[in-house]
Amino acid sequence: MNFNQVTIKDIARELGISPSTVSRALKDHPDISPETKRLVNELAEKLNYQPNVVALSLRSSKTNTIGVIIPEIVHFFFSTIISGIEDVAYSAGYNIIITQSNESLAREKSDLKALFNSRVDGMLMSISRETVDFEHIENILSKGMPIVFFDRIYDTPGSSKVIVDDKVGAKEATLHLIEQGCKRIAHLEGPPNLHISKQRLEGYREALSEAGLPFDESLVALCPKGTTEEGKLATEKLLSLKTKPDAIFASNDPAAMGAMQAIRQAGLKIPKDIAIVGFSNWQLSSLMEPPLSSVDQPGYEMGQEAARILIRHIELKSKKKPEPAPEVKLLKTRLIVRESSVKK
Amino acid sequence: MNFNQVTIKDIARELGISPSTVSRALKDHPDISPETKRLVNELAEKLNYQPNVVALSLRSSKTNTIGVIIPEIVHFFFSTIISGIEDVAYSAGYNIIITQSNESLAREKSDLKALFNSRVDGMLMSISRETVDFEHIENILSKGMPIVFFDRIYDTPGSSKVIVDDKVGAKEATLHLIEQGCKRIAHLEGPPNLHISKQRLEGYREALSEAGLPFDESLVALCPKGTTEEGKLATEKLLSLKTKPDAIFASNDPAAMGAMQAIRQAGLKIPKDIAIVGFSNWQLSSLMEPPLSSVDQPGYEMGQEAARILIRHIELKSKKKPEPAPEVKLLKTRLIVRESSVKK
DNA sequence: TTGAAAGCGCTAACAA
DNA sequence: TTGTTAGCGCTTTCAA
Repeated sequence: MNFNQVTIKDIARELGISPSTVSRALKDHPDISPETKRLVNELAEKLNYQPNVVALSLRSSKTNTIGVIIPEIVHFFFSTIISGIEDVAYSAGYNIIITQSNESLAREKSDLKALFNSRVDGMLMSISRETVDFEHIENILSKGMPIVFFDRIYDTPGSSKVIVDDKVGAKEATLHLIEQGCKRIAHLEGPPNLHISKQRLEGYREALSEAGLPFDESLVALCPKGTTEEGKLATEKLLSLKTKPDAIFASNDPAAMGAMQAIRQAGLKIPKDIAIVGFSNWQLSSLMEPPLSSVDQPGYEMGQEAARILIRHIELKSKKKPEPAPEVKLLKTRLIVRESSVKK
Repeated sequence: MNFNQVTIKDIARELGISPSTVSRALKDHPDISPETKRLVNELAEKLNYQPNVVALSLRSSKTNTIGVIIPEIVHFFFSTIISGIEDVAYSAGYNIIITQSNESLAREKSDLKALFNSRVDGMLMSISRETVDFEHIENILSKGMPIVFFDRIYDTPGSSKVIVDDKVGAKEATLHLIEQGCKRIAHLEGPPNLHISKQRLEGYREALSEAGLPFDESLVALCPKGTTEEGKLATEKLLSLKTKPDAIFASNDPAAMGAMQAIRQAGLKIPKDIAIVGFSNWQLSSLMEPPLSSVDQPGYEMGQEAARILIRHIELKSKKKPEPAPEVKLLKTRLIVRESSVKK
């Protein structure tokens, strides 16, 4: 769009000097006389000169733009990540272009291509649920595009990634319940095709084993879709066991919410009869009744960290430094203890 | 960043023709012979030629990019809006650059400037809470930048805007309660400095008056910050009135959540003793216990509509058509009826 | 200390 | 039907 912005030429013409001199004066080149610098800078100020970044990009082959591919924007965790990315990028002078794949592989492919064609300097990417082959990503990587993966990563040795340590988070949550005196801790397991579900189950097992408690198969209930309804049903089953559980560690907040409903309807009290801890959505868990103890995922940090790593790669690359080694960052979760798991 | 992409020159050299011929052949110019076109297109395909959009932007003074300024990304309503914007922009071949002001005027100003300098073709903007003077916006508008405001608008006659009809939404919610047989409907009023709070109160009054019910000052309780705690406290007061309300219309979901807590703690049943309707966050309200009836804000539609209007403006402008008349779009809310307000 | 010229990749008016 | 040239705005090498 043509907004009739002032150019270097305009300044040069007005001052009766050449564009190259203006260019040099503006960037404080040592060759230029102080007097000329003063004149140029004053006029630039007066005319409100702003360099044309498009021209700069063309010349330098650098757009100062980062492309982001995310499965879904409308999701607390992902929007938190975007916020983290935005903050770091902003401070470093980068724009971010956002695309959402809507969990579709086709859309992810076209986003990837569009961002590549927009000549972004690097990309941050979390893959869609449909993504099972990675040719489209390999293709872009092979052209030298720096990509940092986060959360839903493409697990290839050559690239950097930022993930959350779900196993340790789950372990801490379970240990917290054990510290409260719980002996029969049930686990509502999340969608089994997701890596994170396995990690959370694993953390739960490790905690039990570390505390010398038995692992009881009948206390693990699958919630394949992670919905409230499933959580409720699964909990109803658990409550009908001969020896009821005295605590529940839920793999996700909706399931935890369902569990709460079932517990309430059975006439039991939280946390007196059954303590409960959820996983992942700070916003929701604070609003539950009673407020839900929860393993908080560090979305903001994840966005920040991914952006930092990417920008580091970009800047090294543009300085033609040796290829930086891929970095893998494992972020800690934070256990937020609220009423639902504190036995008095 | 230099990804050694194939250029028109490369194709020209390989084929022993001139770059301009290649350029023309690629865009199916009538002057070029079918044979040349075939050769060019085949080679372009083979070499995977992709036009350099930065060069195109420089030449055409058009970046095919829309800038978005939003107060906060991590907010269900706003992220829904972004999603709507993204979908429309994507279909029309535009990228979106997102910035968040974090409710800070200083940040809003610098975002505005950065986007302008990035030569975006137009902007979509929702102003920050701190924004009370509009010089920075006027400044950009005066340069001819198309801006469409949404939700938190800058109410100037010359520009297009998309807003939600909060008054009608509130009225419908209140009428719904009246239809359920409620006679003493309380209102939890939101932050009084926000335009929307006034609109919602107004809709509530209109509904009462239309139904021939009296407006009772003592049934309106202010929740100045819109928190759960305030909602709880306000409701406790309402429940201590000599004649209790039989329904509550809450100006926002956290307040509604607080009201539910207070009602439950007083040993009353929802909706048997008191029915309740909230405003605005679909995601939260579906998870409440019982699921909360709610006036849903059309965030996705808002994003779509704003993007559509902006793109229309941009395309008219680039065709040097006469300045399009500003459009004002008033979006309808949707009343989602759930258990909390249905009296059997 | 400054200027002329070339070039980043592309398109379009003009020439042939 | 195709090629030459100029130019979008900027930087930088080379020359003065």
